[in-house]
Amino acid sequence: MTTRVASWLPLSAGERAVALEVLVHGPLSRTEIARRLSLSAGSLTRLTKPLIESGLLVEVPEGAAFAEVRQGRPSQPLDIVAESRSFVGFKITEDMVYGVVTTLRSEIVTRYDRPLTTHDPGEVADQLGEMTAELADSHPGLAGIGIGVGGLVQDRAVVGESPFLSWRDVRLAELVEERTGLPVVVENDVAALVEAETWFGAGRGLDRFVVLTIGAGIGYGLVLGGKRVPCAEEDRGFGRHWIVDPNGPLTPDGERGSAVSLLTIPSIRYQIRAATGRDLTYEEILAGAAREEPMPARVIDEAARALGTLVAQISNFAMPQKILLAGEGVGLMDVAGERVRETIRAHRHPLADPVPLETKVSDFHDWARGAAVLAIQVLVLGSYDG
Amino acid sequence: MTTRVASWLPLSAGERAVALEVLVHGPLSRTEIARRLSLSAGSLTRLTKPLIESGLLVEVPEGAAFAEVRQGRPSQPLDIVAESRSFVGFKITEDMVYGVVTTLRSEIVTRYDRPLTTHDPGEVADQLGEMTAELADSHPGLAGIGIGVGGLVQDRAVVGESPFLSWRDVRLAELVEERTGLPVVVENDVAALVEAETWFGAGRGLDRFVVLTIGAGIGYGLVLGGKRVPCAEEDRGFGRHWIVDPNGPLTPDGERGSAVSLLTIPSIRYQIRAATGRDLTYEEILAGAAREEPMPARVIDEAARALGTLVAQISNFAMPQKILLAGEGVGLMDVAGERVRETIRAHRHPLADPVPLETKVSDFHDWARGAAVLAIQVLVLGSYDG
DNA sequence: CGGTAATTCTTCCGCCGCAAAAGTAAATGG
DNA sequence: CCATTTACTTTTGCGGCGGAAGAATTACCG
Repeated sequence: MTTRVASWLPLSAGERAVALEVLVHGPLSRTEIARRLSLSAGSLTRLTKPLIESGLLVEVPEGAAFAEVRQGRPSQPLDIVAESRSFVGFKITEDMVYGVVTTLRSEIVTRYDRPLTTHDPGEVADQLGEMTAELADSHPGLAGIGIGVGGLVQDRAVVGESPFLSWRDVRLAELVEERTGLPVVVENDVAALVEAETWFGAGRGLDRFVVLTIGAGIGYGLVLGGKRVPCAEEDRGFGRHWIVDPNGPLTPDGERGSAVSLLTIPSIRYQIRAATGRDLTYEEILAGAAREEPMPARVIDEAARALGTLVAQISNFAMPQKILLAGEGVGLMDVAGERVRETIRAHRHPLADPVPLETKVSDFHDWARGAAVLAIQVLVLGSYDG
Repeated sequence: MTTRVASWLPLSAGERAVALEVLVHGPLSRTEIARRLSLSAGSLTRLTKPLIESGLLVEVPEGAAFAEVRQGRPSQPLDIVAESRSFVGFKITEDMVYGVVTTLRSEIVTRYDRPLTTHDPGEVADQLGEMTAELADSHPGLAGIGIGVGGLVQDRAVVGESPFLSWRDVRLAELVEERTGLPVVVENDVAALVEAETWFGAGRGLDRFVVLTIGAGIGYGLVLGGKRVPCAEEDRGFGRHWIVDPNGPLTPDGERGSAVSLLTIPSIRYQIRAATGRDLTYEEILAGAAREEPMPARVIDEAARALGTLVAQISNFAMPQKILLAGEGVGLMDVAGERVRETIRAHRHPLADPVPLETKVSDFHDWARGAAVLAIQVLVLGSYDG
């Protein structure tokens, strides 16, 4: 089982830069890479040769999109052999383990979920080991495992504190490495999603980028210079103290009028339940708001205003080039997107350039995919923070 | 007069890095510089030799602070000859020009102010030229001029729009260069102050840093990776749309309850005047609040809450390592600092690490000094954004 | 259909700049 | 007086880069 795969570490710095550029930005010709990395054409021949020989890159037949009508020798796009390596990503929730296998490009190849019946660290690691073994049968080239957990994670290896698993200082990476023989990275789930979007998603190539997730809780990730800014309160409850409206609703979770009170799915359901006595799902509430039923419409409208205010504040103070709204709670945007945008405008300078806002409803496999990206990063960079 | 001074441009990249490190971080031994720049000891000998020969660096007699009792050959600190070049900084207000001469380290050597009796661009440039000529008499080694103006500045040369001077598209840098023969940089005054603090002040060596100024208006500067993030609404009125309290006071300037309404000196004076009919100075209002007179106390308390809220939001979303409060309106912190800090705590996660908050009352010469730093940057980096 | 221009990629050479190693210098301590 | 420690200098060798020249492949044009 100990098929420890060679990482990209033997590559020189220049080679890694080339490989990374191609990995993240798709098929590129040598000239294009030279331009992006500010290298000479000659250097590119030198750098790509060993990469092609080692099988990491291939010359792809000039795709139709590339074949613009222009004279001169046609360019020869290079691409990563995305299938040459596979990665496993797990997202652990209270009662389920969601697993995916991805390519080097983080495209999901396979999904595989299993209920979690125990919270004992050893038994959870056993289950992850079993799931990995089964996935390894059909995907021989497994190169690493990434695990996303809600809660505080230290050194990409130790779960410092996870309320819903009741864990403290569990050396999860070690436990799973012992059982699989593969390199394992553990990270907070929001951090993993942010990294994935930075490398392969909405934040690709951006210098300043923000991810805001809405779901059971609020998540926030700030990426500067292509790197995620770590922060102390990370997933011990973001947004509980982001007071958006001091007169806002009082909910079991979060301070009065906080982002958590106004926006998270449990809080919105709580507000409806408290007001009407009926226990509706989030989707039902959104549908009700769309039909302009009074209570759902009011709660959703308030949530939309809160979201708009938050986005505006983030834009004003962090000045990102793009904001990604993700999570299970962004269905809000479909129903009340106009109200959100209107609130943003009210809180922004009229001359300020509008911040591109992207919405992406994520399911649990997206979170698992985020975890897989961490494993990709470790392989590619040699270590997580490069 | 055309004593155009050689810039650092002939220096190699490595030499510039060394010079910059010494310039910004004070006397450093070769070993220390090697450590900071991740270079070998050998490289440092090579790089420093021409810098010392050209007179830019000197070996300083080992200061007392350096002479820790430790064995081995004593280190030989290197320092910039700060006096080898002088720089002029101007801050233009509606009715005054504030001027300073600084060293390479941006220490103010001389102050020289003159009333501004005209807003005609040519005559203003004449006056700046005259002031420069007079300063040049006593400071022979002038290497550049920086000018700070409230309003929109383009390409560090053209005042695109300045309401209080009634200027549009004035090529100020060109006008002053013609009259002085010195390289001239024009920038928005807040941007200049931010750069100065980033290089030589509170933000020295930090990766993420925020400057918030309170005065006649609100200013905001975000520094990431040592570089200021430019933004579109820059000084066409920051903070007018940062709604802190939707039920806040209505003032002539800024949206209801905006940072401008709650915090700027004119708005605070307006609130007191509107409520009591008395036209008090900002200092008198602060003194009144300190003596717990009802109206000043209420207005200042509200301002302190607003400031605390803003600082907390900035900390939450931009995650700076330090926030500098500057401008003429930060006297607020002396009177109501505790209320500000209390509000920050209320809007921050209890586990979040507290953001170092620094307060610096700036007078107009500090703004002029900021402008001089721009001239230093141009000389040192060859261009402004290096 | 052949010549020319344009464009990409390759080959080769020279050089810059770095690290490593070895040598020198200046202090402390026994 | 000599070993030890630390700082700096000199020398050497090499990796990696840019630049020039050339090969390959296409479009354009008469």
